[in-house]
Amino acid sequence: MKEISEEERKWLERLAEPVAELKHIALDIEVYNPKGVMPQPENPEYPIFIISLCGSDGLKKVLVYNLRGDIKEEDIEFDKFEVEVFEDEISLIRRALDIIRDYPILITFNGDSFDLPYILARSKRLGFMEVGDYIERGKNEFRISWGIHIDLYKFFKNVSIKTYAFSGAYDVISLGSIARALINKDKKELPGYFDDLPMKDIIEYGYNDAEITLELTQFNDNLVMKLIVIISRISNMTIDDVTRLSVSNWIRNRIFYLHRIKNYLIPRPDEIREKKWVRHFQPVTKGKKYVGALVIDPKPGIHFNVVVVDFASLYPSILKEYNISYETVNCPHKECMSNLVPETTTWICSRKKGLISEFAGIIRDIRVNVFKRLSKDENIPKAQREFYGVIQRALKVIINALYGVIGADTFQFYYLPAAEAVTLYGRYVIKKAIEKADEMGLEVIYGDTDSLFIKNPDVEKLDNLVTYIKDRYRLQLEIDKIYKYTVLSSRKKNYFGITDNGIVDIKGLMGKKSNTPPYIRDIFYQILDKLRTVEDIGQFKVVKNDIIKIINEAESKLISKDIPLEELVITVTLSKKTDQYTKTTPQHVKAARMLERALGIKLQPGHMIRIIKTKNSEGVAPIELVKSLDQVDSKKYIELLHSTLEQILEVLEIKVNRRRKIATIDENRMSLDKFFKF
DNA sequence: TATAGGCATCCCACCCTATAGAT
DNA sequence: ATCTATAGGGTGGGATGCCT
Repeated sequence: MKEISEEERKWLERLAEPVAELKHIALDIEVYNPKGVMPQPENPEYPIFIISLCGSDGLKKVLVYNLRGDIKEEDIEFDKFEVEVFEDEISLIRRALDIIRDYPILITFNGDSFDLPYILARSKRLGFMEVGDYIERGKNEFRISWGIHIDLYKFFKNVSIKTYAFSGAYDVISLGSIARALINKDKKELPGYFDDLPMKDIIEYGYNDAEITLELTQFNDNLVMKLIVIISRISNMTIDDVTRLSVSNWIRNRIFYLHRIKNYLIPRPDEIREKKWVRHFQPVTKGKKYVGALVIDPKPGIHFNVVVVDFASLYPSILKEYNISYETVNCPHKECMSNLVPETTTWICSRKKGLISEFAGIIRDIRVNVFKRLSKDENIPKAQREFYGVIQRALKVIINALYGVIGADTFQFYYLPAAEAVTLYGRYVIKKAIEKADEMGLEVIYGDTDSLFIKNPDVEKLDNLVTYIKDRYRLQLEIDKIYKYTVLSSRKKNYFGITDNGIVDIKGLMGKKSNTPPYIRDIFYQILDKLRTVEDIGQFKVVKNDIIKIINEAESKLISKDIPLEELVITVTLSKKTDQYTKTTPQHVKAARMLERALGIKLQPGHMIRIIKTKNSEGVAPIELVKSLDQVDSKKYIELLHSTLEQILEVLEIKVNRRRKIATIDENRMSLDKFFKF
């Protein structure tokens, strides 16, 4: 391993310091609201009647205010937890606050927007003013006076945490969905409103929420708590802030710190903006700020024995190797002005190492060379290994975001020429790699950003290419995977392949997308399953017939509507409130508005709308309002089936004739001959 | 109080033109 | 012969979900 500096070593040791077991308690409240009315902290007119508490030390308690006066002995007998009953609301709240005061960390799910503000506001309304000694209103959060309040909702909502720490395992940010994804537990749902339910059920429900909330911090040997502490060490931020702010804030804070230890002045954003500010190329996508990655036109066809090589951490490596940082790109030194980024007038400092560049290098090195290695070292006890794994993941979150934040105009050290320099170097090296491959007689059939698909390569030539790139550009090419065969169409970011170990790898195809109806997705996977077995070109002929049979049956079923409604549902995310769609009204928004009218509710952003294509004037309806299969528009589903399958079948020379019109389905039952040309 | 850009797809919203029917 | 309503084609771009 390369020598590391004293500074790096100190940081490394600090990161690896064991995380203390932090005593914490989860809290969840229930407010006795009438049917259909959401309790609002701004107007706390309804009483708090249940406070559930679950502590890391084993405390399990539900405090209940007997507001209906109907609690009987058997209502409060539970094996799992203890119940305390109170005859007035203030006593209930006071008791809860006294208990949680013994814990330095309070855990909630939505505590910033509901539980804590409601307790605060309700107590004040009741005249229990001492509550102010416990709960304090912050700018965008609610704090506890004696310790730390973590709102897990905000933490799990963080995009970096969601995508990089948990690989996007959950999509909806709710206690139920996250619990199912991460701890494989189902949140209990109440079968009705509080008014109609026995107290015993409500109490159990309340406890369940607090228990799940606590477990979200404890699974995998306190993974979440450790992750929070590690990110706090990387970013030099308090736990309160780490759990509420995004990755750009974590990085910003770390970079502040790097300035301080080097005695550098921290520039204001407008000072960076006064530097030379040139954009050299139009972005490919309209509305973007600068040009991004290069995607190679795929060579359509079936390709056997394809080796995929990619640049290891391309953008972080470029940041490090090419000294890119907000202050080194277009630096003030005259002598650096000849050190140009290819095809631009942007120059890069050759006198001083850039802060961000150095940061990228340190993180990349200690992640790969230290923590990743330690996390796989069999000689280290398992628990310790897993801890190193957590550190490695936290570093990955940071390194993955580093290039992105430089190109984000909300970031304190945003500098467009620096971001553009990264992507331009990326485009440059991948082009050079392809040129070299061509020269060596290696056939590149596709590539995206940092990868090259090389058909049937000679091993020695491949080695030479890797060496060439390493020597010439200081970047590491490595083999990512090998496809027994891969099927490319003319579409970029759309292909599938069967790896050498028999895994079907699907990228970007419609059949895989979450907004494809389950029925069509299933047909799609059935076809891919047939293709999985293919070893050579001759076997395609055999499976082709099976595939045609599958499609034929699927069409028949769609026409005769012999499919459960659930299988035809198209799930789409509502990303804004329904009245905020002003330019167009997409189908799912039409359906969402219908649902809002029918149920008298307001749907919130993030809600998954489940639509069915129907024969009404709108052409769509939410599944909740579709009474019978007769309303289903079979024609639309057949069109959808065809366009989904076309992506894989056109290359296999099974042509789906999409333009064909189907006037009336009954009389015009399509035969295969009409649909496929061989 | 959003880390980046590139790409495929569906379909809405709008413009234009061909056509049938009205004047 | 000219005008008008309407259907259908063409197109640009909004929205979503994906890839790296």
